Amino acid sequence: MSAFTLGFPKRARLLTRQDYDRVFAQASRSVDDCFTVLARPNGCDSPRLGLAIARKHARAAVARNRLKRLVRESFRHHQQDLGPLDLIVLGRQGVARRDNMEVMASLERHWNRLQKQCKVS
RNA sequence: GGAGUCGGCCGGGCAGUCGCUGUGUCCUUCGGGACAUGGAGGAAAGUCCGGGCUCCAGAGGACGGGGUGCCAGGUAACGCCUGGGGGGCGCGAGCCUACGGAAAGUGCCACAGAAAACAGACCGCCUAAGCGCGCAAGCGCCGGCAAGGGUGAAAAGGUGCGGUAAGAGCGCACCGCGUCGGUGGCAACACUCGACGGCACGGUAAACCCCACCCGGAGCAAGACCAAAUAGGGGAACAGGCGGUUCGCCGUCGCGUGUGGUCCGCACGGUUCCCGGGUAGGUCGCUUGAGGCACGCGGUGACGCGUGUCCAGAUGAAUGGCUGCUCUCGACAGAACCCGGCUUACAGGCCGGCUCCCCAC
Repeated sequence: MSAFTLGFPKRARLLTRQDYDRVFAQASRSVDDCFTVLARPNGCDSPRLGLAIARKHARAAVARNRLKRLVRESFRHHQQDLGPLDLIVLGRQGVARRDNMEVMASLERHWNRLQKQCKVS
């Protein structure tokens, strides 16, 4: 499978506790009203995504599912533009109230910002 | 047509496109890919009951603790459901019901009221009998009564007639009540049934309690298996020399570093392999089940039986995004071991049974 498809297989996700801890330990950071996104170069040839939408920020299971789906969907469409980064998307207070358009727009800003930050560093 | 009541059902649709995930077949450069096909709910929720399953404990039983509580049935089981009975509400269809025992014992019953438990006489009613005074009417004493008033959630049945000094189940009739019997019913219970009793045991058991029946504990992070790296545990080998030998082996000495003048002694130490415990990680448990739907048969029904047919299984956690069209513009809400219930949330809509009212024929 080439690096330029829009798939979202297992190797494009953070799978273990260790994967997450590594990013939390040292990461670039991008914050807005919807999300906090952490990023750290991963040494692979493609980006990987992890999710952390807390129950505290989206009370209903349905709402959490929706947010996670949107994040995955956005990541899937932008992964070819992102560098080899490990990303973790954390929800923030009030995300659950945003509609799909707002959430997608927010994510796009995050991707752009982190891509630039990590290229410079 | 309007109002109401009970039961059942649906919970946007279609198309395109980009994805995720289970299964099957094929291909593979072993990374994966192609095609086909399956992929959230009526509550998946709350975790309030009941079971299956798993591990632990356990001879049997008793105590303790908890639960249930009219009767019969259904069920794997239930605190659920069905049918029936009693009581209450509604014109009705229907709805509600924590509905065992108060003569086993204990406790409590505020306020009000004269009196609150085997009671009592405040107001009231009476003056027949007895006694005193008086010519007498009458007054007083001794007494009688519980009908009426008033209090209360509750005051020792109700109505009527008789009766009486006034009264009273004091007597009688009817109603009610209790006990025994009869009849019907599996039973709860019912009865225009019979006999007896003038009528007795006030309430409270979601107060203690008594009676009957039920209940071991923890939960899929249960539990079973495979199993790195690192640390630690156990074991073996890593070295030869000399001597003996029945040629299988046996005996003895023997490594380095530190301490020390030296010896003995003591402490520490290398490499390789094996073993078991165990962590990360992985596999199983994991979805075909007390299962859904349709039809037939039995049953008033819950339900049972038979035949056919259908079938989510993730694990940093799938079941979605975007676009177009369309309609009545879409509620509550997301499986995590699996079932049966209960409870709670829910935009809007559909179907059927029954009741009451109005109109028409």
